[in-house]
Amino acid sequence: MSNRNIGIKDVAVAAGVSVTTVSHVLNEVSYARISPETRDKVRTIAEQLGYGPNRLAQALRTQRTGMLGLVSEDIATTPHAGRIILGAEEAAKARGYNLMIINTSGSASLESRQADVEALLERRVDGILYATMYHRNVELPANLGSVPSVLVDSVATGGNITAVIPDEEGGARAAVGALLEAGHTRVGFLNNTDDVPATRQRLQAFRATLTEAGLDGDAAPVESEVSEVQGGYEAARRILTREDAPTGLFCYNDRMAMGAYRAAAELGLTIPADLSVVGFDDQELIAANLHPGLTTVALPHYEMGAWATEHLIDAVEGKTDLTLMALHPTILSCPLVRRDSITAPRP
Amino acid sequence: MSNRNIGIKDVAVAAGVSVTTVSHVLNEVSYARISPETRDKVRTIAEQLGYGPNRLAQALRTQRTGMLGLVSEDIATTPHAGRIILGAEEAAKARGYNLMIINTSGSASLESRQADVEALLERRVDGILYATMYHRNVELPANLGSVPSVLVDSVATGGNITAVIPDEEGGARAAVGALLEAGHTRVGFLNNTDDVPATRQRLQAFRATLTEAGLDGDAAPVESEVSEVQGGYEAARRILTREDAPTGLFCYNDRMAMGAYRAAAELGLTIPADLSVVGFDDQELIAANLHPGLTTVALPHYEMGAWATEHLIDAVEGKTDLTLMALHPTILSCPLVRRDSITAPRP
DNA sequence: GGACGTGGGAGACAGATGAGCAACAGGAAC
DNA sequence: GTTCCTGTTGCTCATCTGTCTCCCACGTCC
Repeated sequence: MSNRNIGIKDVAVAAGVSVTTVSHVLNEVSYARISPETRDKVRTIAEQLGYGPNRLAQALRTQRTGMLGLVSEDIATTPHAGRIILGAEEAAKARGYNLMIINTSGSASLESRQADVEALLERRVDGILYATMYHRNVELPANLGSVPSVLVDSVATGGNITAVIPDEEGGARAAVGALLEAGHTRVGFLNNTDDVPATRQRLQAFRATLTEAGLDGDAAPVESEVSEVQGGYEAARRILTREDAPTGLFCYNDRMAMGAYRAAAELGLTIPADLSVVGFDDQELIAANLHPGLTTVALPHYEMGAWATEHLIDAVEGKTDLTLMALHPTILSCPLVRRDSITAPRP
Repeated sequence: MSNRNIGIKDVAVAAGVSVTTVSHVLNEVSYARISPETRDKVRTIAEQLGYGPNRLAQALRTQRTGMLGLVSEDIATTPHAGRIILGAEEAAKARGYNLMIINTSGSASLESRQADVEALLERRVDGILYATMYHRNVELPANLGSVPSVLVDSVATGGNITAVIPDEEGGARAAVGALLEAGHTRVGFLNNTDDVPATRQRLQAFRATLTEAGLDGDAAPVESEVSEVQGGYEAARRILTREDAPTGLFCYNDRMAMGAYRAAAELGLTIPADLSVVGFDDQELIAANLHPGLTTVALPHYEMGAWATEHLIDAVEGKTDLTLMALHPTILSCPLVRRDSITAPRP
């Protein structure tokens, strides 16, 4: 266990050498010429004394803190936040960095969010990850530009900042594709009413995928409600009581799918025998626990956190030029997670 | 927007005073005697230049970083982690501190967890929060003792470290009490099979509450299974098909309650008309979204995070002596969250 | 010649880093 | 065989990072 009161100086005295030498040895400075014997002695004594470096002093001198700031809009309001943080934390740890986390409200004023970034800058973080908790356009604090930064799960209104986002279209195509593949020809969509990119992109992908499969995508039934269980229930009741009720249902998210499960049960429809359902988000608490298990599309939160951190560190270390990547957001794929809610339609 | 290259020195030069004076003014040092005019000038120039303090240098000099370390076992494996982090983060921010988060695996070796704490110590955090993601006994890294620290959601095997834990017994009593209050006399319990404090305490509280209400607590039906949806389903099927099937069901957690919902549905039992159910955990994704909404007991994760942070900071600032509080863990209450899964039993 | 009002100088915090210095070896010149 | 020169090895000195803080200095007024 290292002792917080031991400095490089104490090691130097105990080893009978200068602090410079100790520093050289401990940092394995390439140009330092020090005999193997001295090196050994220094290292041994450092260990004996329980020396541990003072990262503050190091950082002050080297202008590198090895800390990354993560400003997260609404930690914990959604379980997704945790996955982003985890991805970032593990990627950071793997490269010797640590994470300083600040929570901010997505609805907070620009000034307040700017103050949060400012706090990070005062601590001289090497770079900043700015994570929003659902994919949308955000207005960023201007001072974000003072250090390398990457946007996670959203794109900036202004544009030019490196960002990672999920492949909404690909995910939606995979979801609808799974239904088509099982043989469904009457496929419906329960969409969200919020005006976010996902709403539009999933709808478009829904129609396009059907059309490309030779069905009439434009005529396919779509019902929109708030993207919660209740909304899903209501939208599902409407869509399932139409004359041309679908046998395959793509839901905007798992919560709406959960509502659809209830609507189906009330209408005497068994899943998947009478109705196949596919969700989006892979909220495990729901998707894995519904009965039958919900086939859904996973959002790559962990991967986005890790990707962003990886590239941020590359930029900090001068291995990458973020401005080049800022031209287009990086898109990470959303894999289909197969469970038991899809089967072939009744003949 | 503040400029990272401007130091106190630059402000001093621009204002035509010494760095000492600038430092005095900006920190509002009480014993400093500086004319109002000079103060104004310094402040104005600091603002113009976009001066922002270098917290690293300050920390080096003052031996205070204003950073707290939060080592969290398994961020994001459970949504609870987020609430603890949020509680800690908001409490910290309110008092001018920031959080440095390190994720560690609960199953990781003691050495690896010690290394995580070590990383925090090297950065000279003022204190450490050690959060586990479910209430149990943990073996702590020894170096935790080097700075003030507080344990969140568990107690140490060794004992003497300040800790906050949820009031398992009170929560269980509230849950069972809600059933009794509604008039139920045949009450059952779906328990967990893990050997954790919660398992024993909730069971004991269950029996005691019944007995105190004049019922035969020792004879009340209890079925144990793994604390997941499937386990809840199986345990519920067993308990509901007994001769003395209960009309009120207390479930170890919301996931098991979710399983109980399905079992009830299959057995033709309507909730709450035929069967009243109460859960534990208040996992909103489940509890609020089941139909009918699940009455359950909330775990005070946010509150524990906030409490721990608050008291940790008090200790750091010398306002509290943590060793005094270490004698007994602090217990935070688990409030009952009423939804729609409880009603009076059929006459 | 104190008291008061204003302000500055010089470490110290813990470590990083380039320039420089002493000691010694080997080779060449005398 | 001694002296001079050049290289190498092994290590140290001085200075720097940005800020705080104790202590001192200077002038003026009574």
